[in-house]
Order: sequence, then structure tokens, then C-alpha cells
Amino acid sequence: MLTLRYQTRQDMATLKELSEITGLSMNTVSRALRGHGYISEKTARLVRDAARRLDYRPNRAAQALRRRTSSEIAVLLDTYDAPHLDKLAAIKECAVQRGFTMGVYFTSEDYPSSAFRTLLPEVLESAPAGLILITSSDTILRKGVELRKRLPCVTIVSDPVPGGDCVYVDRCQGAYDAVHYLFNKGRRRIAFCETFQSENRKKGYLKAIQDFGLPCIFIPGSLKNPVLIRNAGYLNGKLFATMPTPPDAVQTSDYMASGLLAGFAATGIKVPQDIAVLGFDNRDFAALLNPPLTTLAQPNFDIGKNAANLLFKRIDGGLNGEPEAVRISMALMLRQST
Amino acid sequence: MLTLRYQTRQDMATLKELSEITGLSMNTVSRALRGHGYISEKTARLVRDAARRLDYRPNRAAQALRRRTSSEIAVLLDTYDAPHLDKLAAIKECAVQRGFTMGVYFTSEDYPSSAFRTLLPEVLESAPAGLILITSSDTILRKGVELRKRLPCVTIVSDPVPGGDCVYVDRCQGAYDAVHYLFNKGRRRIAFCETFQSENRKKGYLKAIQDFGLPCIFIPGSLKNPVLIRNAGYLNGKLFATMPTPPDAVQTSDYMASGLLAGFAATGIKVPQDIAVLGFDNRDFAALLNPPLTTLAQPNFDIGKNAANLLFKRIDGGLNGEPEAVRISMALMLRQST
DNA sequence: CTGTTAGCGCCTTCAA
DNA sequence: TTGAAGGCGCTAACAG
Repeated sequence: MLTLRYQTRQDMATLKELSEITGLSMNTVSRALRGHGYISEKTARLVRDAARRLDYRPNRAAQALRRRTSSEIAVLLDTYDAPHLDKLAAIKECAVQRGFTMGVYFTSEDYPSSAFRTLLPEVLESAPAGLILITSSDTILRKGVELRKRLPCVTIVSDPVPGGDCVYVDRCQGAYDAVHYLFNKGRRRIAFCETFQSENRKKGYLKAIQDFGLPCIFIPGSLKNPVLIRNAGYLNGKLFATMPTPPDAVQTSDYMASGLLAGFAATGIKVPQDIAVLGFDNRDFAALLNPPLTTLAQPNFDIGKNAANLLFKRIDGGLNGEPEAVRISMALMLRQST
Repeated sequence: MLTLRYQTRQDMATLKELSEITGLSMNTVSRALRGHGYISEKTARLVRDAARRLDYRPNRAAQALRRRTSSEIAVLLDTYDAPHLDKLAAIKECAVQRGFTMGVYFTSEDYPSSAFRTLLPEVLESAPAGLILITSSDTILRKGVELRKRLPCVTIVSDPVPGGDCVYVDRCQGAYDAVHYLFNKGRRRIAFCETFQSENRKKGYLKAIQDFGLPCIFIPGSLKNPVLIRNAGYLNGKLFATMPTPPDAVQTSDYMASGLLAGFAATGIKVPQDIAVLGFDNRDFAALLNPPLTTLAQPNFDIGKNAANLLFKRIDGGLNGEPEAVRISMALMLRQST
């Protein structure tokens, strides 16, 4: 059974108690614990032992009040997208190691109380030590650059943000690599299905087919809803069957790919024999499709870790450093669809 | 462009400023803002106007220090499961409406700093006003019941927790309803594929086939990893094809269902003509499978909302109420696999 | 109905 | 190297 010496904050030891027990002043105890200023080795040990014995934990509210800034890292998300959980876990992990907490804030147009302009004040209200923005909204990114003057602020994005600290996933390079891989596998008619927010992916595709001297087979589309995308994919898949010289490979989003696979199955097109399908994002379901989908993965945990590290660099080093853009590359997850 | 009158907590107005502006004592201002104690309508309005003008926001650190409890709702998750995001969103929504913040904590065996026994102190450290535990761990649930004496504490679970406040999803009833539905559709040989943590689902299945006088076709299994489950499903699907009198319907998890569909496709079994497939959980990918999967959905947003409401009931009403168990029923999402 | 007083627990001077 | 004093912003208890 898990037992603790306290069940609420009120049961926890305070500096004062430590000072009474050790016979030192509160101040000395405080400094010893934080390792600030001059403290003799002996006193330091004395204090640390007492603190450990009482399982002392500083009162964060008091710290925040006094220091005028809390030890919270605020993370702002603009979608409820599942992969974000990994990023959060990574940020959390880094935060804990440094004695920071993590506050999560969701922006969403769906809920009035979560609109960015009402949410941001709420975030600032907690006086966070730093801010991580996971978003594709220009408004939010601009605000991030502006806030950076006063508050360490790192964004997680798909394109580098000028003037701001950011971690970005090189989706363009990812798509390029995907086409390269398909090319090496002997595919020569590589199609691209466009979806919502696929600009960078498209760039990579276009650059690659040019570099490798391949024809451009571009299927436009701009749907946002996963299920609608899937249905569009289904129709696209059937469409391929009617083409005189159909593609022998497709690069597209995981959602679209799920529909394509269904469309191909319906028309007897064999994957990967007749056509290779290569997705994007490595969503949970990619491995569950039929056949399991080869796809480009975002290293989400890594992304979170890099963002947190960059943020702490600013928290430690002040706000005068040059903005940095950390590039994260995508990884190809090989499965049976290629 | 979004502009605020402050960029950090330090720029924000304080009670003292409000008191200077209005000519009232800090105390009066404070009471007027909180609506506590006697305040004349005139003063109240005066204060509220000034507060709005300066966009006053109470300093949460100071409040927490003084009140000895913060205005944070702590939520503890023991998996990174995607559906939890909806629950979080709902809890957050309720919290914001009441002026509370939400702190999210992940327990995970994968990361040492996230083990429950190190995490719980961290949670308590922030002196939360209440705690929501989303977990299937017995240790954690027991601790929840114990904590309840000191701290409002609601669990989100699959079985009611004796002695504790909880919101539970009636998975047993869900499975029962699923079989009932299949029965009404004329299916008479309804199989059940067991998976990790499917006890309640199994109970519902067994009860239903008994009530409707159907044969029990039980395929055991206890895998945990989604991809392995999917592969097992694929094999199960092929297995069905070899049976002298195969089932005409299956109830199982979404993961297993994804594999079954692949297995059926490989052996020429038609869904839903030859066999109906009915999943469980309505995961993101259910609608993306081929054919789109009929499945039982957990109303995650609803679950979160109920948990938050129950928690606030305790926060408002003290810790002496009788423990409550709120039952949430599952909903059948009809798609093309049945 | 309103004001005064006294801290909550911690950290930053400054003095010893 | 250590201690004493003061105050961060807010609220509870009490007095007017």
C-alpha cells in the first residue's frame, strides 16, 4: 500500500519547521536547499537530511508569490490531435527533472472559453516561467514572437518562425525522402494526393519528382475532416483503376491512404504489387490498415524534448539570445504497403 | 492583431491598485469581487467596473497561499490513450467556467518520474482543490478512496469503486446491447473475441447470448499491444474461414476488428454479408477501416463533464456526502460493417 | 455595510 | 558564513 506522510499540502513541512529542527534560521535553510550563496558543507548536509526526513517540498504558491513567477511551463495546444500526447509526455518529463510543473491549455474554436484571446490571459495569469505553443495559427505564432520579449516562448510548428524560438518538423524533406525511397524501389509513376495543410509535403514531392525526372501526378484536395478525406480517398482509389496508365505509387496522408486502400481493394488493385501506398504522420491506425501502411513518422517525443530543452535554455539564460530554429526530420516507418 | 494590456503577470493590476482607484479598502474590494459578505449594490458596481477597466485578475499564487488551497483541478492519467483528450477538454471546460485551472499529470511506468508514488506527492504539492483519477490501476483507485477523506476525489473507471465518487462506463451493458442489436439483425451465431481488459465486455456478451438463447462462440486472447492484437485478429479472421459453420457476427475490440477485417478480406469472406463485425470504443480509425466499422462508443466528453460536475459538487458541499457512482452508457455507432 | 490587522510560506535585501 | 527584517498579493477574523 502506498502511504505518504501527508494527504494534502497543509500536512507538509515548511521552512519554519526545518529551521526549528535544525536550529538554523529559515533563511539559511532556504539557501542551503537551493544551493544559493555561501553555505558550509556541514550545514548543507544537516539541512538536506532534515528536508529528506520530513519530505519537505517548497510551497509553490509561496515561491511564486515571492518570485513573481511560477515554476510552471505552460503548453498551449490548438488541436486535440492524438500525437500531441507524446509531445506533452516529453515536455512533462523534462519539466519534472528540473522541478517544474506543466500546465496544459487547449485552444479551440469549438468552445468559447477556449478561444485564444480569452485563453492567453488565463495562461499568463499563472505567471508561467515559459510557454510552449503547439499550433499552426498565424495569429498565435505572431503573438508568440511578441511575447518572447518578456517571456521565454518556444513554438512547435511546421515552418520555422522568423524572430522566434521554434522546433519544426521538416515535412518537406520527409516527402522528398518518401519519393526517393519509392524511386529506389523502382516506382516511376508516383502520384501525390493533396489534403488539408499539405503545402510542405507538396513542396517536397515536387522537388523530388523534378530531381528524379518523374512525371507529376497531382490529385488535388483540401478536405479537413478525417472521415471525409477517407471517403475522398476511396473514390480516388477507384478513379485510379479507370486510368489508362495508372500510377504505381502514391504519397499522401494516412487518412487519405486509408481510403485509397479501401478503393483499391474494391477494384482489385493489389497493394503493393500494383501500387505502393506511402502515408504521412504514422497515426495510430497506420499499422492496423490492410495492408499495414508504410508511412512517414513525426518523432513526437523527440519534438517535445527539443522544445522543452530550448525553452529551459532561455529560462536559464535570459531573453537576449538569438532566436533558434531546431529542425526535426521525419522517419520512414516501413510496413507492407510499399 | 491581438493586444492585451499586459504581457506577464507582473503587469497586471492588483487589489491595492483597485482600492486606490475606488477609494475603498482592499478588503472591501476583495469581498465585492468575490461576492462574499455584505456589500452595497453601489460599491459592488463601482468595484466591478474598475476591475473590468483594468482587466483585473486575482493573483492565483497569493490566493493559494492565503487560502491554503489552489484553484486547480488536478487530473491524473495512467495511459496516453487518445480518447482521454476529449475527457480532458470537457473537464477543462467545466473548470474554466468556475474559475478553476486544470493540471494534467501522466502516470506511466515507462518514465521513472511518472511512477504513481513519485507523481502523487507532486500532485498534492500544488494543493489542488480536487482530483480526478483516470485509471484502471487498483493501487491508484484505493488511494483515491483514501484521499477522499481529505480532498475531493473522483475516479473515471470501468467498474464502480466502493466508497468512492466515480463515473463509470457501463461496458457490460454496451456489449449486451451490441449482441441484442446483432440478434435483431437476424444474426444467430455471434462470436466474441477476448482482448486485454475485456472482462466487462465479456460479461455482457455472456449474459446476452444466454438471454437470447444463442450459442457461445468464444475466442480467447489477452494481448495488450494494438499491433499484436491486430495481427491476432488477422489470423482469427483466416481461422473463421476454415470453420465448418462459421459465425455470422463478431463482437470485439476495434483493434481486433481491424485485423479481422483484413483476415476476412484475405479469405474472401464478405463483411457484412457473410459476417457482421462490431467493434468497441469507437477509436479514431474505426470510421477509416474497410468497411467502416460499426462500434460501441464511449461518450468521452460526457464522461469528463460528469466527473467534473461530481467533483465540484464535493468541492462546494464538503467531504461528507455519500459516495456516488455515475453510470454512463455506451452508444452504438452504426457504420457499414454490420 | 466597511475598514483594520495580521498573517499564509518563501525569498531578497542588508547587516552581523 | 549566517541571521533579522520586510514584503510579495490576498483573505479571514474582528472591530467599527
